[in-house]
Amino acid sequence: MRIGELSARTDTPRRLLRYYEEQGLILSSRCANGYRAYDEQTVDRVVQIRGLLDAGLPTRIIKQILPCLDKPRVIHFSDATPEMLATLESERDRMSERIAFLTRNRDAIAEYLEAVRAG
Amino acid sequence: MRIGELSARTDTPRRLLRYYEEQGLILSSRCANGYRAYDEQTVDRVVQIRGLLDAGLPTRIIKQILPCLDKPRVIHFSDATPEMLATLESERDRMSERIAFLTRNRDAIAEYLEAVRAG
DNA sequence: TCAAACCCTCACACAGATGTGAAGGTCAAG
DNA sequence: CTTGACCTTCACATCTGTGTGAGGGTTTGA
Repeated sequence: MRIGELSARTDTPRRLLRYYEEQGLILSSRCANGYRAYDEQTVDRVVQIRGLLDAGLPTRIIKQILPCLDKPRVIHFSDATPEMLATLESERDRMSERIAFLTRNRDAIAEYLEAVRAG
Repeated sequence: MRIGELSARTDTPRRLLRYYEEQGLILSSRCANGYRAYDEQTVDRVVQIRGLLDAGLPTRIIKQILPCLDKPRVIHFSDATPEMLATLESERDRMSERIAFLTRNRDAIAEYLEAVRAG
């Protein structure tokens, strides 16, 4: 698949697909003519990336946690350095905090909307 | 309370407190000498703002949803225009999506860590 | 009274994610 | 063979949240 199709299927500007590649978040092979070629699983990966960016994670962190989100699950023991594991743990905790915070606030908004609707 | 104390109690640079004010997220009165004066509840508000920013919401949206997150809960029927309610609803849904997405990914990270620890 | 620790405004700088466009190569269809 | 749709790289621009510092006024305490 070339960049145009990937762009269409992930609803992501080509510019950003090249940017994600530059940041080491996705890979592409090259056709003889220099065009980027992506495999099928890149679609999911880009969706994943966009979701994480939207949730406030920087590409730097996304790059670190992506390898352990692959499906089918492959445990990369080789690159699991202690620093890497520490990063993962702290990021997991940060995400938990974010989830709790977002949940509280979303519920407050929902309650507000209910009250307005009832009032 | 002046800006220094608010900064210390919320662990937020003064610069940002002025920025949040500029963006209409917090209010301050002024002392005779021109110094900003904040009331007690601004502390919670700033914490709220930082959490929402960290969760990926822009100040533009935060400004809209903050009024309905006040405690004690005050329903502002007056400013609840249909557009405003629509914004709130869509933002609530976006937050739900974010929560679901973050949860899935956090769980995947947690699983990975478990697997590594067991392996 | 003088220093230190506050506060003010203004303004330029930076990083990350993204927009936009120039200048040019490739390829398929008319 | 040419046109249009696709691709390439490069580079400059924009927006948001921050950092930083200049230049200057105020308050507090030794």
